[in-house]
Amino acid sequence: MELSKNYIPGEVETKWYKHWVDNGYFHSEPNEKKAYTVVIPPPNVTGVLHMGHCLNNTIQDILVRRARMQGYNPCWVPGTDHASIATEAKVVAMLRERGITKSSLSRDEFLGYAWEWKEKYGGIILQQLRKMGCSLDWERTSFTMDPAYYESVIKVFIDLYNKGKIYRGKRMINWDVRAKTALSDEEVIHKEVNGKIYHLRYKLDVPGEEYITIATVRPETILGDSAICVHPDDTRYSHLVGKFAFVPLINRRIPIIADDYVEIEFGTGALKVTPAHDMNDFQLGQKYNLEIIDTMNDDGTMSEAAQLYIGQDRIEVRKPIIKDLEAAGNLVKIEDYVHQVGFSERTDAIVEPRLSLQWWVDMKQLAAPALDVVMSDEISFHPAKFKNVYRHWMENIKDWCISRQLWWGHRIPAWYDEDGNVYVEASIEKVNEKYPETKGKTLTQDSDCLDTWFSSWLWPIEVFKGMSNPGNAEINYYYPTSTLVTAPEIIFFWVARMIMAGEEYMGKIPFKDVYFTGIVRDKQGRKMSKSLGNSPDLLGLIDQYGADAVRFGIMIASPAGNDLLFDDSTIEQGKNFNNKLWNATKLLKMWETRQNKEGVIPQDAAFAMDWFQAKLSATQLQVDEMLKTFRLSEALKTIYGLFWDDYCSWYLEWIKPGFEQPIHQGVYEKTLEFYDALLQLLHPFMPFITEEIHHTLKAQTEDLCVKAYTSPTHVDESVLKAGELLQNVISTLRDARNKNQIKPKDAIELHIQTELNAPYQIIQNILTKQVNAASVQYTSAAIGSSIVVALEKDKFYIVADQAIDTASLKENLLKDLAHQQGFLVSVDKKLGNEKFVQNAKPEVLAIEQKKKADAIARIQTIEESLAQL
RNA sequence: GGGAGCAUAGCUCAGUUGGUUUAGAGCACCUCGUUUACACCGAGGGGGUCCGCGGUUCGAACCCGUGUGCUCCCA
Repeated sequence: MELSKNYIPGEVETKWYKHWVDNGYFHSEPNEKKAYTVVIPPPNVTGVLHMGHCLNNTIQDILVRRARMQGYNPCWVPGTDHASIATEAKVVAMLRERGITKSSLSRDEFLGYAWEWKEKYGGIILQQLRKMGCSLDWERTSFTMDPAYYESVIKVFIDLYNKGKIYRGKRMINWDVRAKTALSDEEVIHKEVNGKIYHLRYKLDVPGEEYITIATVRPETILGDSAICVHPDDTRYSHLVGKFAFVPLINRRIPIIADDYVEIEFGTGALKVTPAHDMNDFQLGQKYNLEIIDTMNDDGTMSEAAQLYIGQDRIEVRKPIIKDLEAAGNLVKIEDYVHQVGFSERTDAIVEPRLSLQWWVDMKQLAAPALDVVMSDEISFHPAKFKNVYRHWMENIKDWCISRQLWWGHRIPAWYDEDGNVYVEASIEKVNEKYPETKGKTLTQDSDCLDTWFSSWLWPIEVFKGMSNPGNAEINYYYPTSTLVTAPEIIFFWVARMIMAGEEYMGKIPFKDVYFTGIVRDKQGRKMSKSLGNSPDLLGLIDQYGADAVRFGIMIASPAGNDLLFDDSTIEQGKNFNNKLWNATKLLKMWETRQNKEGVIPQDAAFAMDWFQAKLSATQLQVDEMLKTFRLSEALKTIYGLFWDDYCSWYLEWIKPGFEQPIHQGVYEKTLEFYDALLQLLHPFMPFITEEIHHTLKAQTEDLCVKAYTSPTHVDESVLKAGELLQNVISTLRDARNKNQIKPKDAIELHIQTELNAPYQIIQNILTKQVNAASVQYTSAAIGSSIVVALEKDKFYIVADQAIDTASLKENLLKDLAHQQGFLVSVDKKLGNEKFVQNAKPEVLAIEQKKKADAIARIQTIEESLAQL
């Protein structure tokens, strides 16, 4: 069979993915083997694959595929998250396009549309993961609103409520005016914004005094002011404390109070207090029993209570109110001011602090055990620096607002009677059963849904039905899971809470290792985002370069724990690597029909084989160590180098038969074996091409995907050393050939002057071939009219037809000499230092002495060579 | 404002308890080369005040202090 000139990934990838799935390689059932469990961070059901997913899932696939080849029973569970806000927003947008408003629909009608949308468009991302080669167990695909999952979430709510860990309370919350729902603190993104600070003067109700001036960035909130606050030590204002001022435009009389919360230096030192619209002002309001005047509707427009601008958006009111304040003589000045503003993670609306009755989880009790397991390394974070971040958050944890004013999600199982009493149970029947006094009363269910993360925190448990069917065979076998791979952005949203749920409901950690990926950025270091339009089209890249090349590109650029600056060029490199692999395959296929079964393996080939075996084994051990410590990028680089440099550039050239010459069968077979071992190492990173080549090299009984790793043999250090010497001599001589412009085709005569011939004799045949020597001889004296180069203590004389460029030879030797002399000086300085000789460890001293001796010998060699010129 | 982290070649990064030949890799760059696996290639090469300053030490890219610049998290 003729192999194509270059590797073409498209069909190959489709073919093998289907083959793997058809053979059930990705499906797991509990068995006698050790489990290796990974649960996917469930992407939003609305999601489409982006670079972050690509990185994240490639890493998971590498770990899972490796575990499979190591003989574990790996189980990688796919699924999606219902993503309440994001999905509800999409459904609302879809309805709007059809001319339907959400408010015109009943809850059930709306949910009907939402489910319809989910079935039709949801989970595209799972199809896209197949294109990437992810070895997910598709039979286990889960969704956070599957019936059993839904019940489990409700069960957990009721349980925590009964334990007193969930309560209902009126507090300041973050309000998303676009989605019209509460948000948790974690869902608010703080961004720096260029704004203005307005100095406004309030008329005083004090004889003889005219005004007090305050500074604010939010002039539209003055309509809700209920006090002015100054610092008790601020002498500018101390005489005003206890007096009153009038809110501009509406002339409400408000008290002037003193509290050390106010910073004297900031602004004018006088602060307007608006308890309904600022977290800190709310605290002050509580402390001094101030009136709470909510001047905003749930959609962010001004309410009746504001008296003015009713129905207009609070941000848009800023312009007219400043105009009116100016006209009324209250505006003193406007300055530029940079400050932090909170935005909704989901809708990007400016978040408003708002007093509201919501459901909360008491986090203090849940946090304690979850902090311990991370600090004690029962759960290991990679990189470990995230332990600090985690601890800081857990030690300063606040209660979790879990109610959302949405319909898409798990509906809060709380029922209210006409008197406002609350009953928490799964259904109206259960309420009646448990609280007989409610029979016959009208009960209304809470209309709110739970925060999405209130279901995601059960993910590692409920994908194995550990909540809905506790103690079943699967949860016992697969839980705790092995490694969680996720973005550091959701360490609090998700990772911390899964640990809490694991401790609370399983009494066990949910996973042993957490690998935090970097954030994917563009070439300029900017985060990938829709608005910047800097996210590459992933599926387009896969079509263009193949999934293997994309996986290679993203992994090679992705050091553990660091952000990844994405650039097409690494994918290009991945494509080139594919071709290199492919061309090596073509070379071996050419040899297949030229095997010689007679005689013994030639000595030089035997050396090359021993050398590569040692190199391979050493690298296998290295890669193993790297993967154990999650240094995936380094492991890939190591494998890349082993294949490209050691196998292709050195080994294959060393065993390559001469023009139209046969290759010994033993050498050929060993060479295939080596290649297959390389493919195994590479398979977790680049699954498709490795499987394809595995089958192209020869007829196989087993697929690479499920083939057990070959173990490394004993590493023969002396063979490695001999190989290194060979490489150094070849490079040195090639360099000399290059610099003296000896054409590759022109053969040279090589004379070696060395104390010990033996090491050269082992490698002589290969050396002859690699530097195109007509002959290799050993000499104890200088060879006249030759090019001389030095390597360590040995000298090499090259006799060629070429005229010798003495000047450049001399220049090179002098350069080398200067370097060696400089080196000798530094070593001498050390050895001449009495304190060094006294304090240094004996082995360090010995090394320095050897360095010195070697340097002297090298200098002598170079000087002799110079003298001979 | 509080906390965490980073700064090594043009770029992206290694550099393990301070001593392993006066710092390594990949990519990019330069020179040479189309010899039947591969120009998506081969051979070779150049390139660094290890952010600045101070300290500890016989010895510092590595430890300590300090300054500068950048990133992230929290308020």
